[in-house]
Amino acid sequence: MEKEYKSEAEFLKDYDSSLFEKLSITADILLFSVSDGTKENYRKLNEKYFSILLVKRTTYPFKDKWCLPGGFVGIEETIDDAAVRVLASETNLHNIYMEQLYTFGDVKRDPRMRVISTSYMALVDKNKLLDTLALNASWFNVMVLEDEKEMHVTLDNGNEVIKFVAKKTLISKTTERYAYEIVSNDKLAFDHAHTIAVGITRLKNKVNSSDIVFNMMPEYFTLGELQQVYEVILDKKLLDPAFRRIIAKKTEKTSKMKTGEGHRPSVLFRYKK
Amino acid sequence: MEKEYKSEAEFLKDYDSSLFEKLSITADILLFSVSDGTKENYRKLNEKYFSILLVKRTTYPFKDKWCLPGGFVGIEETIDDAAVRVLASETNLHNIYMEQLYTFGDVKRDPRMRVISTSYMALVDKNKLLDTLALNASWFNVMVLEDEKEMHVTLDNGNEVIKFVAKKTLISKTTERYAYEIVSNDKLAFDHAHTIAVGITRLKNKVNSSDIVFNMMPEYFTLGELQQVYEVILDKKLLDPAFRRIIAKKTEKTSKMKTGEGHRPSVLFRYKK
DNA sequence: TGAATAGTGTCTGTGAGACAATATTAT
DNA sequence: ATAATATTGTCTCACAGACACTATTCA
Repeated sequence: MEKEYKSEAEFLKDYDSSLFEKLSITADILLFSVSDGTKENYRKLNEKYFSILLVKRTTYPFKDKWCLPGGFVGIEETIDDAAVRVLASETNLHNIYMEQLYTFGDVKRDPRMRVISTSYMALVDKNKLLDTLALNASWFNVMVLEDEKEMHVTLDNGNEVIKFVAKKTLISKTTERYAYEIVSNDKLAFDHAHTIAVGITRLKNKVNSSDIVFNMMPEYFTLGELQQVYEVILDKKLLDPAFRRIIAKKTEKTSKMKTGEGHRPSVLFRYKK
Repeated sequence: MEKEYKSEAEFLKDYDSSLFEKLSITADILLFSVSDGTKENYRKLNEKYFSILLVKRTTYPFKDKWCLPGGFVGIEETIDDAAVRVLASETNLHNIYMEQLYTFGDVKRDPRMRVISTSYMALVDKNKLLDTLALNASWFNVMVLEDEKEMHVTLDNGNEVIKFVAKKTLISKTTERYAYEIVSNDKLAFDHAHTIAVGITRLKNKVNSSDIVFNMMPEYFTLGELQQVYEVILDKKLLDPAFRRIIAKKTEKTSKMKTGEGHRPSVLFRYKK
């Protein structure tokens, strides 16, 4: 029979917190950015690539596989704080834009024990963190081929190529939401291929409905560069006049120019508001 | 010095899972629906209210306060499964539309011990579950007054009125995202006022960009009824012709009519695709 | 008959897609 | 001069907001 408590203080004093079997939680970070590729010739713009930061595991489980930067959440630490801590330890940067992505709670995610993972999506201007990268961390260019049924992702850091395929299943008729099932993956640890698929989808969806992209831009940029970033994330060409009309509300012209590019110089813009 | 392992199997055998202090996680459900109010006179339509299901706590902590239906996630149970289980135990219904909302991970959410909460947003046609409600559970009509700085929420189940105020702070310039800080609340347990604020915001944002609303509708409905649901969630009047144009793509006319309403009868529609 | 909702027609302004045209630089 | 990007102009089409109008029922 249950004891009757007269007050919350009295109840808490007696409370046995071992009643439920406990588990661990990690904060995992999808750090996205845009990398410069090569210049084909002196006239052309730099090619750009959508890219993500991965870390090579040096210990079991999944030794030598790649995974998202992440770490366990301390018992006296907020999940958000853990995410900030992990990100700072990989990049040596604070004040990076970050938002919670999703919490993955499958039972066998981690072979060691029950671990929940709360993932965060972070965006950064890659030029801000040259030379500050942690050991074992590496930027991978992201290429996505997607149709109604499958999403093919190729990650390439110049040395190593990681490919995985996510099968898409419509979860809900009413909202256009897909569940991703990883059907092929041999180089990514845990369920991180899945996490990456969810993150890429989320980012694509938010690009047009928010100003999120500016987190990946330097303070001054040309509209051409900005357009490249949109194109590389959305994986499609945009029409110049339309892009400029839409983006005009969010940017402001500065008096600076970018010259020396083998073609007409371009006004540098800045994020507005 | 760390021991060298030759294989993953060997590593796992030795792994001491008590290295990190563990914690508990709950799945909490925001179950939204639309309730019929009273008819002013025989000619008028039923008034409708946006509503949410709350449960009165019978034990400490927060005894006699209201909270979201929720429960601890079992060590061998997916978070999603726990959410489905909790929802079924409150409503006796399966196959309710549900999506993960957010994971709240503040350290002092629960005075007993460290508990993470993953919240889910669920939508249901309330008429499907008359008389199947669990004890202590009650539907509250939701009224929201919101401006740039604050969100005032009033919940009313006919007997009891719960009010809270959430102060909004812009988290990120680039995306229009707000953090909510609860500045007044005396009848809701845990951080559930906060969760409700986040859930209402999410629902409002998704109403126009998805077909989510149809999860709250019966199979057959008039366009007037559907419009009422949109209006009550968005908390604003919509223009009939515009609404009908937009909704036309998502609905299909049936041969059934709704009559006996003291005014012109209306064709019953159905969700399409 | 009248109050109420159901349902349609149409004007207008906004804004995106499409394409054409002009401008400017480094080599 | 030329290749490349920068930048602007403008036509069209889709579509949401606004308002007016007609249709139909039950007490």
